[in-house]
Amino acid sequence: MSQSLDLKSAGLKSTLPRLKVLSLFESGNECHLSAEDVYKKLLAGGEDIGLATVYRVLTQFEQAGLLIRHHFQGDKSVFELNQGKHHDHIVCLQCGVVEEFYDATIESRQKKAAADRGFAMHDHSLYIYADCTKLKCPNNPFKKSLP
Amino acid sequence: MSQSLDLKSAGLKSTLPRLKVLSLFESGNECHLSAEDVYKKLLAGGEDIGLATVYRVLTQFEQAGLLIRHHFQGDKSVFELNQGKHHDHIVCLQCGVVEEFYDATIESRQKKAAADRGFAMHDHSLYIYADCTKLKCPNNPFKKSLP
DNA sequence: AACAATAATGAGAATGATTATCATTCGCAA
DNA sequence: TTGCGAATGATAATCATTCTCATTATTGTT
Ligand SMILES: [Mn+2]
Ligand SMILES: [Mn+2]
Ligand SMILES: [Zn+2]
Ligand SMILES: [Zn+2]
Repeated sequence: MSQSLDLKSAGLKSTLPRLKVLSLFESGNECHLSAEDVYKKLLAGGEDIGLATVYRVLTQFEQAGLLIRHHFQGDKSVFELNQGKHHDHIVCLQCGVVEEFYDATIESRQKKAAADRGFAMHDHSLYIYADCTKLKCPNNPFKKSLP
Repeated sequence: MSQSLDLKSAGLKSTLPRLKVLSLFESGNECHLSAEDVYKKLLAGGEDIGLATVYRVLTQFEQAGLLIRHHFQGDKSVFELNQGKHHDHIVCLQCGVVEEFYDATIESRQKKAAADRGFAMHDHSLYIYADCTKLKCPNNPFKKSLP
């Protein structure tokens, strides 16, 4: 019952819907999911849950620091498990595959850019939109759900 | 009639609504405007235009390369005149003031991050969310329209 | 284990941004 | 000027997300 503890230490009651959503993110290697993705995946897995609850839980998990919200190009938010290691994202415009990367130089220069101009950086978002040149397209499980 | 030519060379007919929107971006130093901002500013200036037309024209201008669309944190798109010089943005979370910056090292490391992983970068977005530490808040004209 | 206080859920309505419809109007070339 | 295809704008529709509120579940306490 480790997830139950995860929720409690986040100040959230351990409820069935919350456990289902958390399990989905923890079990899967499909890391970047929209609310609709989560809802459909749970239904497809035989779990019952309401869409409004999915939206609520995702927002609560984000506020609790369990999930990170992203705004990739397009209208809907996507979420990933917060594993404590900050990274940025490369998104293939053809197939939607997402690859993560971290560049210490970029990170430090961002902070400096803000500081030099009298801003205290709270957060930042860096998304690289690219073409994976077909290296990864064929076997990307998200291919179908692209705009 | 230089704007008329701007439109023609972009493959767009020179119409009154398009000229009004283009003028607003070219004349103003308030660079980052949402569709609603554009609509209200034109109405406030005595110009008549439909909201649907504003949305259409903004998208057309974006596709023609006249404007650049941004997705700052929040739901609505904001647009700025494309003046040919790429830059990234720092957005104050308190007052909404936007400051532009350019860091050649960040730019080149982004391209390298993509290339190293087999991606051809098409585009990227980098937004720094910060606190302007009250240096700029008081006189930011956008202060009122924050979430 | 059953209870009560309280928070969580979920079906559906409401919202806000954006897009689609379609009858009317306009720009432009002949 | 005339005509035709493109553009406009009032309105309806759409899409993601949030809100409402009656019902249900969780948890600490008998
Ligand atoms: Mn980063
Ligand atoms: Mn940049
Ligand atoms: Zn791809
Ligand atoms: Zn400020």
